[in-house]
Order: sequence, then C-alpha cells, then structure tokens
Amino acid sequence: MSEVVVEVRVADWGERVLAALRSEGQRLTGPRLTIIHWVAAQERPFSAEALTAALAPAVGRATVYRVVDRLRERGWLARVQTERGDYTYVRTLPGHHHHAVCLRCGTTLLVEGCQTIETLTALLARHGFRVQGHILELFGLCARCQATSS
Amino acid sequence: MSEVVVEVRVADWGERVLAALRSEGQRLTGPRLTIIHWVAAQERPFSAEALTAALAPAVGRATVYRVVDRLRERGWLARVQTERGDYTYVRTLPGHHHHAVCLRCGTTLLVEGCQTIETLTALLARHGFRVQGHILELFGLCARCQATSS
DNA sequence: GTCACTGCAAAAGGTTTGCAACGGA
DNA sequence: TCCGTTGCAAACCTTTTGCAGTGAC
Repeated sequence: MSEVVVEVRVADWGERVLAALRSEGQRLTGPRLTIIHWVAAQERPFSAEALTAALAPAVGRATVYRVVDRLRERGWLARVQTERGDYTYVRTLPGHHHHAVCLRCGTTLLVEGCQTIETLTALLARHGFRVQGHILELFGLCARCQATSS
Repeated sequence: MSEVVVEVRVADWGERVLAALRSEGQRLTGPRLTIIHWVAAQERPFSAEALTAALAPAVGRATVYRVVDRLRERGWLARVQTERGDYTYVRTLPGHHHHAVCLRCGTTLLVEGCQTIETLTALLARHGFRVQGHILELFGLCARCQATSS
C-alpha cells in the first residue's frame, strides 16, 4: 500500500522544478528563483497573499501570480480548497493526485490513484450517471501532529 | 443502493425552504421570496453573477449575497467548485452530502454518506494520517444527457 | 542582440459594508 | 410600533492586464 501515499519530499521539490524548467528552456530569472526557493521552504499550504507579501517588494505581485500559474499548469503546485472555502497552494508533483492536508502542521500527503472514487463511480453508474471527473480534498491530522500533545 | 443517491426534487425544494424559514421565525419578505423562487426553478448550478443579474434591479446585489449566505448556512444551498475552479451554487438539502453534477445539463445528484471516503480514510490511517474532513465533487453526464445524442 | 520576462500602475471583477429608509409580524 | 431587512453606493480586496524597460541566454 505504501506506493499510493507519498509525502512530498521537501529537499527534492525545488531541484526537480528547476530541472524541469531548465529542460523546457525556460529562463531561470532572479524572481523565479526567489519564488521557487520560498515555496520549496514552505512546509504547509500557503495563500497567494502570503506569497506576495513574503516576497514584496523584491518580486512584483504580477510576477508572483504569473509564476504561480505557470507552476500550476506544469503540475508543480496544486491549488487546494480549504474546509473554510478559500484557496491555498501546496507543492505537489506532476500527475493526478489528491491531497491529504494536516489541519495543524499542513503536511501534505499525495494520494495516488482513485480506487475509492471508482467505488462511487460504480454506485452512480447504477443510477445512470457517468462520472468523468472529480475534485477531492482530505483534511485531518498527520502522524506527527497526533503524536504531539496540545 | 437507491437510498444513497437522490435527485434534488424541484417541486419540493422551494416549499421546504419556505417552511424552514417560517419555522425559524424568519421574515418572508418580497426579495427573499423572489430569490427562493428563482433558485427553485434552476435545474442546473448557477453563479452568483447569474443570480444577481437575473433579479436585477428588482432585488439589490447586497441582498442577494446576504440571502444566499443565509441559505448556505442553513444547508439549502451548496457552493460547488467546478472543474474550471470557479464557484457555482446548487440547491441541496441540509446534512452532509456530496454532489454529482452533470457536465451538460447540470442535473445534480446528492450522494448521501461517504462509504468510499472511508476506504481512503483507512488507507491514510495506515500511514498515520487521521482524516477529519473532506471536500468531494463529482462531474460527469447524467442518464438523460447520455441518452440524448450530440 | 532578441525576445521572454518583469515591474509598475491602472483596471477589472467580485464581494462586503455603512447607513438611512422600509415594511413584515 | 419595532426591529429585522433592504437598496444604494462606496469601499475593499484580490487578481489581471497593458506597456515600456530589463536582462537571461
């Protein structure tokens, strides 16, 4: 079972992103490096506001939004809806995943595959509904936070 | 299995909402009735913008937002994220549900219960993660739309 | 040297709020 | 009558866009 749940590796992420951008022939400008390094250091989901605020005035707001969009398109960043309904971003890896976000520390587990969605898909199929896509976010407490008291 | 998937009944909805508001001692004002009737007639998810536009200038924008919020708090309206990432609203019923939204006609099925989430929850538990909440939206084609060509 | 990228500032878009007037119960 | 509700308009906040200048390759 360990192959379907993966914790996003902190050290890896930034380097993998940079390697990917390089291999696509994208320019590794100062602002881009600043943003990627900052994101790589985040251990929990962050808001667009937090990102722009953290890098101001070194990096312009417009640039932040443009770079974030690009990373999202490429699958390095996921926009995750919180239980409260607002958006946050988390480092992720290209491919189809779902996210299990720790409510306390923000640690994000990637859940690969959608076996459970398949069950629901089958249920709905019996009602004539053909599932073609879905959005799933999970929230809870990671192992570390359960171990920590308070 | 038919007990876990329910199509939101059109005729019912408005009356149930009115009855609920009445029983809570809320005022059934003109603007509120207008909004509820309009929503009751919608067979597919609608945006806040569509709602405000449809009722303007009979009902002010501020009032629309305030009433929608109230219905949402009471569980009569759900804010559903689309695959494109923007929000739409659908009639729903109080309680915990998930929604299966037809990509073509917008018909919304309520999926009651979270059996499949439980599978995922168990999987994550084996990784030490304790799931406490989730967001799930399903998209696809309802039976009627599959039957219709084009 | 080129052209992708950036910053600035302004525009846009959507939601919320203040406040005086209104009108259900 | 009273107080919850409403409309208007302005404020707000976040994101996007236009455009001239910059700098990575």
